[in-house]
Amino acid sequence: MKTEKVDKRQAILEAAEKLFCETGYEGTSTRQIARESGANMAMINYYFGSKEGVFVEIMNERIAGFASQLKIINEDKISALEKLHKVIEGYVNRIMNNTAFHKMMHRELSLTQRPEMYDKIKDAMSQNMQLIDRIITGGIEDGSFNKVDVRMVIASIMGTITNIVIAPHKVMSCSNFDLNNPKDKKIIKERAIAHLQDLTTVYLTTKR
Amino acid sequence: MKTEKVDKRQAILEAAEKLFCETGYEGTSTRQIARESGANMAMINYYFGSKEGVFVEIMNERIAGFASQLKIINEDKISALEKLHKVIEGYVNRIMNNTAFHKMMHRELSLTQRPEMYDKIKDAMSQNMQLIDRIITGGIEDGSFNKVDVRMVIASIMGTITNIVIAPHKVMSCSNFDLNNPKDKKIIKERAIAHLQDLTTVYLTTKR
DNA sequence: CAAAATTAATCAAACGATTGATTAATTTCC
DNA sequence: GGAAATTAATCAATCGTTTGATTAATTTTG
Repeated sequence: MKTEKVDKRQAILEAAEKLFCETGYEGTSTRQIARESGANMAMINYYFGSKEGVFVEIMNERIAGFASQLKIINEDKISALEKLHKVIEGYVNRIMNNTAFHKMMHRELSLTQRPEMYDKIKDAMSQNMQLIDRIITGGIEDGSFNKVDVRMVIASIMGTITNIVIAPHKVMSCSNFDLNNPKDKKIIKERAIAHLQDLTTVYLTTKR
Repeated sequence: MKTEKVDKRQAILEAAEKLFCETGYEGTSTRQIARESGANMAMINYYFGSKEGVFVEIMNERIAGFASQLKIINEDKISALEKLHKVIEGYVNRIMNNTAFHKMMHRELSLTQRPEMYDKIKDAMSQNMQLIDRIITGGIEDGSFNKVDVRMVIASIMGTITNIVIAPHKVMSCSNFDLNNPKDKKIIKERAIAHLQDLTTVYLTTKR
């Protein structure tokens, strides 16, 4: 009895994240969230004040554990290329281990509602961008990288990952891959990391 | 009064596309569409049967003029690299001249509602992917391209463009760029084309 | 310790507002 | 005059939220 302690609050958050990801914020009703989580409808407002309160809670929670992780990498006494490869590996892993949130995040970025949430996501993303920017710019300054359009290279790195997560999986391969299948996800992750590391190595360090 | 002949049907389509882009399909009400287009609410159902009918009409209309354009390129008697560069130029131009639709399209791809629309978009996209796939594979087979992960290269090309369109513009540059400003859009377009052509050239043709 | 008081968690039911859709009447146009 | 276009009014359904009541757990008190 004491072991079977179900945290309704957490259940609501988990159900809501799943539903928001699948059918969008406006496309998800509070009744769906209640049904899916096994909680009463009133509990949503009891714990989070409103439907939007649930959404904000989810996003803040996720964003919090977003920018923190990669910071240390830039401190290491390793080459710019090795730093970049580490960042790519970390970035691919984190995003592909949280595909649902990442979809929500990008959908929110393409809307003009909830500007405060838009700004919050933008700020979180720009932290990651600045980290990559500093690494590449550093590499250019110490002569180990070619002179390139840094912001466009960043767009390629981030865009590649997002494309893999969002674009139709079936198109990704000849047969039917599925990002929800752990085995398939592992394969895609490794391919993505290998590709991006190879691409950046060739593009940034080839003498020409 | 009589000279002011406004096509209500077209007005509804245009207002709906703008609103769907800004606030999403579920986030847009038929009353908003009616108000914005200057038409009576009943006209939406009169012309399109339903709210979803408007959405389907918009998407079909746009998708129709999507895959048709690039086909001819592959026929040209030019090198694989030149073909690829032409495709990149055409692709960047078409997407960045229709950013609103492109946002809608990608948002729809990240949802699980309306599977028939999902499939339609997926099919349209996969046509473009197959075109690029054939060009790159052809280049590998005739020895002018390195052996690479073709699908990942395609993800990088398409992902880069999408990232530029959707990700926060302000982050794209030091100062405040705006894709709705024609002058800024032209600059970004040229930078994107130059970057992608340079990136693919180096990555695909550098001997190593 | 045990009775009383307080708090937190949960529920079914209902709220007013808004949704997409439809009706029936009217206007416009050829 | 009649078909097409347009309107205001209305529909049932669903939306997010609130309510008042109930249960279970905790704290206070004598």
